[in-house]
Amino acid sequence: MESTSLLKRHGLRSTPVRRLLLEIMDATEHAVSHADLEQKVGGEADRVTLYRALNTFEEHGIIHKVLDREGVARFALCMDNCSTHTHVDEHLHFQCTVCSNVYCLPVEHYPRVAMPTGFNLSRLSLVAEGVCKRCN
Amino acid sequence: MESTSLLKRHGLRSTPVRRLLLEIMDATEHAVSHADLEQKVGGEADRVTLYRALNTFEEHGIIHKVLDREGVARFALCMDNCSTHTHVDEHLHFQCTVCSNVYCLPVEHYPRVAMPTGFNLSRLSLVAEGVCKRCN
DNA sequence: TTGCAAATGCAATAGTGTTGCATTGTTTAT
DNA sequence: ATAAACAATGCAACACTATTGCATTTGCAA
Ligand SMILES: [Mn+2]
Ligand SMILES: [Mn+2]
Ligand SMILES: [Zn+2]
Ligand SMILES: [Zn+2]
Repeated sequence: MESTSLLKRHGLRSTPVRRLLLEIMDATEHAVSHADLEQKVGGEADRVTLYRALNTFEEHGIIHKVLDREGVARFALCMDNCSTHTHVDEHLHFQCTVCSNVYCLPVEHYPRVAMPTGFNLSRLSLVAEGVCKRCN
Repeated sequence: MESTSLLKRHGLRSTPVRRLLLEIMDATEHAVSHADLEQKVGGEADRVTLYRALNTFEEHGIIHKVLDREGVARFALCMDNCSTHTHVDEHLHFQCTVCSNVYCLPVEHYPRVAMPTGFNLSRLSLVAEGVCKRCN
């Protein structure tokens, strides 16, 4: 199984719930919330287990978390080869104002901004709003 | 009173709680959360009243809301002349990784990004992380 | 196959934010 | 100054996201 090798590669045990979560996220082109996943897995797993699996995945660089306009977490598989100590997700997060879906979009020239004196920048995130390709 | 005229200008009634909130936010150089305000007003107002006042202020363009890394709302006075139908806050939101404070920072050249085909962008937000001037 | 550490399920809890409704307060007109 | 109209407030209840503790089950390596 593809999911199993991904888990092993990050030093994680391969369990039914984890494999199911990874397969769902792999089959979805936008970021998914905990509520989304809970609905998709049906009664296959407890909601707390989902929270814990998602947190573990994030800590190991398998997925990354983005908060939507309501402050709710949405998760998507990492594109780059992220790990526990290397999390590089330099792309734009776009939330559609119609369907509320959040998309991870590549950006050709990732912008740089100058900071005022005294402020030391370590990460810049781009969050966008608009209408997605499916709602257009 | 300064707060009173600000409220009147936006067609809002001048009440003790509202004036107090505006004075607190005017005296704070970073964005404040509902919990911050609740602590600062002491027993002067109910927590629900604070939520409602903040929502009203935002709807009338007096303040704007930004979600921090934890998804909690923080509020700051609008710099530009915002109103109910005009909300222009083109600046960067910077959260310090040490003190967790969120600052509204002006940006000389606000960046533009090209969107993939099918995606129609309406607003781009800049969210940054790092160490603030006080924690440096 | 067995043992141990890790993962899971279930219950309880914390925190943020909203809604309904009765009461109080602000404003406008008289 | 007074009263009527309407908006704001306080209080209780609720919805939702997320976390923690603990007993039980499971994955995996020896
Ligand atoms: Mn992403
Ligand atoms: Mn701001
Ligand atoms: Zn859409
Ligand atoms: Zn700081």
